[in-house]
Amino acid sequence: MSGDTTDTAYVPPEPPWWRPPRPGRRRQPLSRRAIVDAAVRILDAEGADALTVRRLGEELNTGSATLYWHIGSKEELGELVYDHVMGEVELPEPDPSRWQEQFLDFGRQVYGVMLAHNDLVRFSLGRVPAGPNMLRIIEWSLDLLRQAGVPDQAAAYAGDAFGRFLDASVLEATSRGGPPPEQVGQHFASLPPERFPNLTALLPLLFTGTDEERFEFGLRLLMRGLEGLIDPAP
Amino acid sequence: MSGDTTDTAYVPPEPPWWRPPRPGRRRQPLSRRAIVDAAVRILDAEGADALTVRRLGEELNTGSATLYWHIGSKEELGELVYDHVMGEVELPEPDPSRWQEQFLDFGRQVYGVMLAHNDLVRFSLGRVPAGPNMLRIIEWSLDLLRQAGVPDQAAAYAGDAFGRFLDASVLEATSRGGPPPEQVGQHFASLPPERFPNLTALLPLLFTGTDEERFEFGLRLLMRGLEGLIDPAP
DNA sequence: CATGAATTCGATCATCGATCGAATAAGATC
DNA sequence: GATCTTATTCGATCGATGATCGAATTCATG
Repeated sequence: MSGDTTDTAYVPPEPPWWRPPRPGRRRQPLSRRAIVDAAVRILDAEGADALTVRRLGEELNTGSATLYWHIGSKEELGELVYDHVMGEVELPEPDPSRWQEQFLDFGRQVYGVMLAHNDLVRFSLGRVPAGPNMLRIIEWSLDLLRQAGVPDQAAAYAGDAFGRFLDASVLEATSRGGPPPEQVGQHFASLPPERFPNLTALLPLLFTGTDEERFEFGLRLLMRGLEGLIDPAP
Repeated sequence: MSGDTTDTAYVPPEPPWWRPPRPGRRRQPLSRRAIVDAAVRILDAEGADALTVRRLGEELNTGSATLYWHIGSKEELGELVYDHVMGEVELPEPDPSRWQEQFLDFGRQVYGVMLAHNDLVRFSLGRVPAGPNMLRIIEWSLDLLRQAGVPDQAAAYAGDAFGRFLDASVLEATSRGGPPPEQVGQHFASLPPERFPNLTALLPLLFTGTDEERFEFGLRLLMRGLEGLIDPAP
């Protein structure tokens, strides 16, 4: 236990009364912004499981206690990271004449942004989106739908419904746990056709589609339902 | 309760070389079924956060090592619990003439069952539903939709889409974290109307609805979209 | 009764989020 | 410039979690 030299070279000890060289504050003081940036870097490169407070401290050359001076909790960090990334979403000027196309593209864009940041979705599920960037997005969505003639109550609920489907879709596409896909397919293929006639008959259709195709299907399903709610006299 | 030493009474020590009374195997041997039952009890009474391996061992008068002999991991336990509870879902004989009503009721029933078991949904999100009870449900869903005239590919994707929306809805309704609702409402109410005209105008509509109403809205949205895919010549 | 497989159990590991109190730097006041 | 106040950093540590190891104990079989 004495040779505590971890990896490489031996460092001769200095007298303990020597002051260590400038152990004080970092050149560039830590900020919430720097923490969030580092968190996004870790999230993108190594995933949400690797985004621990210790790993974050390592990235910023500090310890966990320092980080907790800037952020209230890890959950709060998650909200900060999520809203920060949502700033990447670009919103066009609402054009009621092609609102379906704009809303669909909007959904696809959010889907893409979330997918581009690994397990980011795990900081979104089951939380109230109240950060500045999410407020901007909600406002845009309400604006577009109301201009399109969607009744107020429906417009208020629609964003929620689309958001839920979107979150769950991204989660499904990014979940790396569970058994390997081939094993799942093999299990489904081994089911007795007499007890599961439809399931076995549609096996290829159940497994061949990409995550994007499934997302697109549900998105269009919701959009078709939304079109049926248009008030002809806005 | 005659000679029974309660928790408060003093218990005189026995010589340490005396063998403790029957420290061996429990009367009724542990089984996966018993573990799952106990897990459901804890989940219902105390929530998913309280469902730890240690708490489960306590419930069954054993330790974590014993449990890990019966289950592979906590994730596997989650799948077992989830599929076990899904056994509560009752499926009627598919009747194509009223398939919309049956499918809606089915969705509402699953929603209710999951809500009735606290944070059960946290063992569902992002996982492949492959347990026996979920297979039964998938088979039923495919059967009903195909009989109703929904094209095969759409039937295969629709269950997925509904399931994603359903999971996210239950999660939203059961998530207890985050800031208190009144604080959220206050924050939204404090937004500047000139920058968020739609958001502030629809404030009451955004916050007054119950979780069930929001779920019902999305469910009908999806159903309306699904009706548009019916193939008139099944 | 003896032997091998099945099962239980205490002790322990590594990791996580979070907190405490001391130490240090920056900013204000005289 | 010296001194005091405030803001920020940091090492050490806490309690809890999922998981594993090896020894001990029971069951099933001959």
